[in-house]
Amino acid sequence: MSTLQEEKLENKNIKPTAMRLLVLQCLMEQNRALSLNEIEVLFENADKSTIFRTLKTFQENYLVHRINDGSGAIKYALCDDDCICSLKDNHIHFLCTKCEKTYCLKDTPIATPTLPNGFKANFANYLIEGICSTCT
Amino acid sequence: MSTLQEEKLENKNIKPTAMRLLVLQCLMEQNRALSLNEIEVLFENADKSTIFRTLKTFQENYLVHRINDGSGAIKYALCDDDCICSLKDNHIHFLCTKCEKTYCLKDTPIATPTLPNGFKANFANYLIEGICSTCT
DNA sequence: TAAACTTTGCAATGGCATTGCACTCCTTAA
DNA sequence: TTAAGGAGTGCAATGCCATTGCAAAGTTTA
Repeated sequence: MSTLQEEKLENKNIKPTAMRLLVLQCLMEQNRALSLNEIEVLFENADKSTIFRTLKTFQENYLVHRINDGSGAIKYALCDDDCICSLKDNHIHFLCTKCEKTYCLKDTPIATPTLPNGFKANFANYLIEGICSTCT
Repeated sequence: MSTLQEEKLENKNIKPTAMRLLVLQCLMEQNRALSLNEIEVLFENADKSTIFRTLKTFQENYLVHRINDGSGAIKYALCDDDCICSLKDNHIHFLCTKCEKTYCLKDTPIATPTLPNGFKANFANYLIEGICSTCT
């Protein structure tokens, strides 16, 4: 009998350690993008570098993606199950300037524009800043 | 008789000092977004904090905008003459992962998507990574 | 010309990401 | 069952970049 978290890790070929299960659970519960710092304070007694390496492992196995929201700290958010972090998996992120929380807007796909001649896109990062629905 | 650089500074109500004229000229010549470091190495003998404050002054007066291209360093690019850095002035930026240069695609406007209910956009940062026309 | 203000340069400081190293834990093979 | 090897973790740096305090130099103004 395995938990949902264990399944998710095994699906991405990540060995489920205690730390990894906790970090994954944390990301699942929060349902938004979290910085290393935000995760660290949620577990009083875990080491930052361990969490960092946990997230790195997650990222390398397409379990989370990194988001640069201009806040100074990189944020991490869960990928969809079938995500391989390719251009078509990219989606808009929303940073609320009031509560400072960052959300994945997975249902709001990025319209990829026509680029000037000779430019080829491999990755897109579309960030919108504003006020989120709970802060309105 | 004033130079083009002096005019630009005066139009934005920035007092034209020697340093400011040089930094502005540098940005005009390069025609792309430059980091503090990139600017610093172009002037062997200028202090980084002075350039930093120069760029800060430029930004506060809508002469340049800051771009977070995920490279770790903030980049600065010239605004259009009538820019007030509002949502409608935002445009796509392109980071070439080969030459590491960042360009403003001013002719490629950002399509602002419909956001979920209750979300309000104030600012957009749309970054595309890929290969630029000179690196193809 | 002196006072007030602005700009500049130097030398910190601080935040965050990242890494080296040693210790612990877990797995595996004899 | 135990020893060896590898993976994961914690602690303590390190490094990079943005930012600021302070004093000197330059500029403006009364």
